[in-house]
Amino acid sequence: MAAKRKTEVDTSTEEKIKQAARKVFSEKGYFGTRTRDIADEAGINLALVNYYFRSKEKLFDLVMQEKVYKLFGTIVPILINPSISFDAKIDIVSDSYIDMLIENPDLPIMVFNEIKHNPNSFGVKMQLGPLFLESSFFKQIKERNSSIDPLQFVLSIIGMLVFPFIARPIFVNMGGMNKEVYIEMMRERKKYIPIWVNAILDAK
Amino acid sequence: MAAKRKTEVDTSTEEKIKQAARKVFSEKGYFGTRTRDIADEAGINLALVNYYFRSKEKLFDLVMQEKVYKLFGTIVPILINPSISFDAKIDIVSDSYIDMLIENPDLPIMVFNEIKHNPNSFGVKMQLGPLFLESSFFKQIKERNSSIDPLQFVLSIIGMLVFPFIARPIFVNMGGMNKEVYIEMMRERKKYIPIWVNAILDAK
DNA sequence: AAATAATTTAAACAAACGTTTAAAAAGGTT
DNA sequence: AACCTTTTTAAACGTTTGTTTAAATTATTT
Repeated sequence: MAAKRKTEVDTSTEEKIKQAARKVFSEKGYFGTRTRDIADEAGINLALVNYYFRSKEKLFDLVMQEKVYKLFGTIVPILINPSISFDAKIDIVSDSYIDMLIENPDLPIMVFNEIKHNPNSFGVKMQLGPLFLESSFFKQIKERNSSIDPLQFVLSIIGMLVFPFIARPIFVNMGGMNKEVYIEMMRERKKYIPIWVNAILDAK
Repeated sequence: MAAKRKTEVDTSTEEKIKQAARKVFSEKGYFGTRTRDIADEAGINLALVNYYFRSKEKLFDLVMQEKVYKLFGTIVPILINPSISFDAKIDIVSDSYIDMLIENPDLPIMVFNEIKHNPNSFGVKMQLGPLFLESSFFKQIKERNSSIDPLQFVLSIIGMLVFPFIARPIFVNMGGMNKEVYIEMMRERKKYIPIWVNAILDAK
């Protein structure tokens, strides 16, 4: 099969299935998704799912690996980079991470679900040690406030960033809040996070 | 041989099934749970699940209603109570909510999952409007800092409290952290939250 | 054009699923 | 005891599930 050019959209059957899988797995989870749902969403014959990806589980692992990378792979390299200042890290992460989550609101709940249910699966293989051990970010936190527990602090930053998207269904699905209103709220949030992070570090 | 127990534990079949359902649904979710899993966990015959609860879905709704009440019903009455001061609210919630979450670490991810997947189900019927509208808590936030958006602020508090339990599988299941170490970390966290909440409110 | 390979299709497969059945066992009442 | 109700059981029910099959179609190579 000849490779398509960059500018062209990949409309191959394989890609159609992958995109459908991304959507359906995100919405319904692994056990809530039927192979037939993916086939229908992709508009292709049922057998093609197994023809291209061998099994539902293999396809899920593939999608999950993408998702895990999206959730962690975008934030970890920034935080562990020693040549980026602490303040710059907070600014960059607040801005880009919230943007990414606005585009992928189902991402956190999907990934945390999978890690809980299947912590050693192929799709979840990712080394998070670098962030939580002797990383540059931890040192920078210590420099700013030596009395703080860096792990507690990191849990709070990530929580402030990610939790609103985990709680999103309470507002959007359950509470009837308009999606656009919620997105605007998340955009507003970008301004608050750096201020609050600094307030926490200067506390006590 | 048959010595009477001090505490009257309900060992009825109905209660055994309910307890098994609480455990298995929490661990595997609705679609990941088979009726046979619940029967095995309860140590009873498969047909008894339907005999006592009519259907898997009815049993799930029952369990979910308990869970939703546990997650929201313990925190909302405190926050909307006008006769409790702001500082006292933060102290009470930090302490009791983290204690409750230590006992029920799977609770948040289970409830958010269900609300996302089935926002209008019977088990999820709970009015959260009182908290987010004209509640005493919102007024108290405004009194402390008139320039802050109360909803953004509440999202941060709840996020700081709840998110560590949503991310728990990353540390405990995936990262290999000892459960007791994690619990101790959450106990430590009780001290941080009120300090950080006040720091956020005094910021800028 | 003929031959070969890759893709797509409709149909079927065995296993697993939630649920039901009908009979047996246990408990209670008279 | 006999009778009736409640609980428990093993087995089976009809669907749905992920997956496979074998033939049909399309694409590529010779």
